[in-house]
Amino acid sequence: MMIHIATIKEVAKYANVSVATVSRVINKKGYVQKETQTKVEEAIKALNYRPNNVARSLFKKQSKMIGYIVPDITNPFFPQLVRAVEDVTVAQGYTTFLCNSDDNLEKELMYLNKMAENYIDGVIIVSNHMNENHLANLQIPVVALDRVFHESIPSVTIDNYREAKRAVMHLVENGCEKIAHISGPENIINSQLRKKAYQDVMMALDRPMYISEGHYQMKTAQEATFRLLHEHKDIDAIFTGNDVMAVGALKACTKLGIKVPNELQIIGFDGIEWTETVSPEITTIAQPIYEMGKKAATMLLNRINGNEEGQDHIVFPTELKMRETTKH
Amino acid sequence: MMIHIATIKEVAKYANVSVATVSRVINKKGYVQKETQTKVEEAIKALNYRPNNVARSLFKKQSKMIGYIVPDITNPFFPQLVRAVEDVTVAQGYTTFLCNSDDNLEKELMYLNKMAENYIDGVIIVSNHMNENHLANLQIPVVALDRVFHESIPSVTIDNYREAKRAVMHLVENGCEKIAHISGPENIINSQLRKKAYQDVMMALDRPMYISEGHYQMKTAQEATFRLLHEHKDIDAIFTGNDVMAVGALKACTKLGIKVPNELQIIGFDGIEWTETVSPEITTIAQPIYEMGKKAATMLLNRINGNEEGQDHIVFPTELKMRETTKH
DNA sequence: CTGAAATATGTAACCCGTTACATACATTTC
DNA sequence: GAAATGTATGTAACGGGTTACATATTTCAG
Repeated sequence: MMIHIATIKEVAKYANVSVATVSRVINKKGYVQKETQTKVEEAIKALNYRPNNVARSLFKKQSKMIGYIVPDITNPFFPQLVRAVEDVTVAQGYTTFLCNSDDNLEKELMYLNKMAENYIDGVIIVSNHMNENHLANLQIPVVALDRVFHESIPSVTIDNYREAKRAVMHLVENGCEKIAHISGPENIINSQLRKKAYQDVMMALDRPMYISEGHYQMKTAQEATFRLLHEHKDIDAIFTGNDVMAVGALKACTKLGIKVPNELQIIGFDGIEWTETVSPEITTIAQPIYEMGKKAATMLLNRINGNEEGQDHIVFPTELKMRETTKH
Repeated sequence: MMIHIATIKEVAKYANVSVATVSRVINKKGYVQKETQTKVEEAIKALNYRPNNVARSLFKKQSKMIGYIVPDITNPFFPQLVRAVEDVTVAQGYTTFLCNSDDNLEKELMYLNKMAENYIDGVIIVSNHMNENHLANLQIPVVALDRVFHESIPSVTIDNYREAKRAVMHLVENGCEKIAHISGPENIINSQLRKKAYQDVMMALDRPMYISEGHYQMKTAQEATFRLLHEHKDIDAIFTGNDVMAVGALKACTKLGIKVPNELQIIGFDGIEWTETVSPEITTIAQPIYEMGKKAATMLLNRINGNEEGQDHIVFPTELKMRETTKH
């Protein structure tokens, strides 16, 4: 039994009016007499009519869809961001298009192209590689999230450098002497900034530096911690470039029988849920992840609707969540 | 500087051919002379032409987009599933539409409608509420993932009842006497099946039952564990309805100073990454999450292409990951 | 009472591709 | 050498909406 999907023409015929009138009723736009409106509404109901968004998009050159490019949805930092964006946009009648770029410029551009081909109304991007040129011939409003990639593109971020300094200072204030850092990938701006913050604080205080690369991953960070602690037994604190790596560092300590926070303190960065699943719970610099997603979505929607916002680069404050891996 | 997006007509004019010829070149379909093809390709390059997918969809009634409805992307079980689906579909030129339903039938139907309006080619759904009728007038291939919701809808799942029994039996075999269960929400089929498995095993072995509801959440499961252990101090094992709750149970034990696995053993269900982030690492029944997503995507693509698959209800095997919260 | 403004509805062009069909020439077949 | 087949390209209808413009009727101010 093939079900037929009604078109506006059929509705018009059924209601004995023209397609223009049906369109006016659907969009509540232009003059329509009360009775006519009722007739049309009845026809719509009778034929179970739903306007076809593809046809609509073709004419209007907009789709009521927004795109969302993240490096990798399995990274626990992103689902909340995605969720926030969706919550905001759905409320305004938009649907969301999700794409995983693997931090790969080619994929990002491929997706951007696909989006353009589909008259996507706007895009939220988390990227390190994108620049103005890539977006210039796109003609679509864009908001950068989590990472600024060009000053001309509005963004929602935190001050990674400043907040990372705060994390390190928290360890210093807690009396730590030998503070190590497990850094994230070289090619990710935020991880560079966080590392630089660590280095600058150590430099300023004339302290030794112990840095090992943890690739933003738990397992790798665990190994990095083993290495670090093996070479420098007197390390008494670790600042990791993100929370995932803090979990790895904590695991390493647990395996080595090092008491956290008594013998060694740990502070992470991001504020993902993982920090609360482990014992002891991890002290971290928490980004207002959901709020940031919401803000980015709101900014994007404003731009789509032509209400340019004054503020182009929103920098959110973070919260130092003092938990169980640091003394306070 | 307003950038103009070239249409097929402009390409045709530039190359001095008709739109039909351009279309033939783009789609590599029908006869085109070598020289003409080159001319057209040059025109495409010169005008930076990209075919408009909206117009194409309108005519072909298909969009090269597939939809994906999950209860909540922030539940750590889903990102991997989503990722797997995307990996498969993108390789075939499809893009993914992500929707969070909050396990709410109305939202699910709303999204399904949106998808139909956009000529989405197929949908993968994780749902408890959907039934045949909801999908009947949709005319879109559907594959159910993680949960079967109707026998007429192809599905990719595991045997929740059998595997949950296996989990409980693992505790029994490890010598546990008083086994408790922290259950998931009543309205989720899988959580009911897992609970029933626990009850049936206990019944068969004539053991006492201790059940507390944990809502699939860490915090709630932690409280449920406190309650359970407060009332029954001799409980020596807990089977939780999912891994998130296993983490909650473990936290409760840690806080109460109960040694895991020596005084109390814990086994979870699902195989999410959380089980490896905590110490001790949690023993669990691991679903091949990524593989399941991949399979579901492949099945869907086959259906979209008209290659009905013989097998309609794929049931994947699981793996009992023996880790540190049970003795073996 | 007349002309302007507001209300109500229809016709047809348009958005941008795809493809059925028509046309024309080249090649093959018997 | 005529008919059949293959190659190459163009014309125009079509998909399902939106909207500019035309037309007709009603309302209202002066």
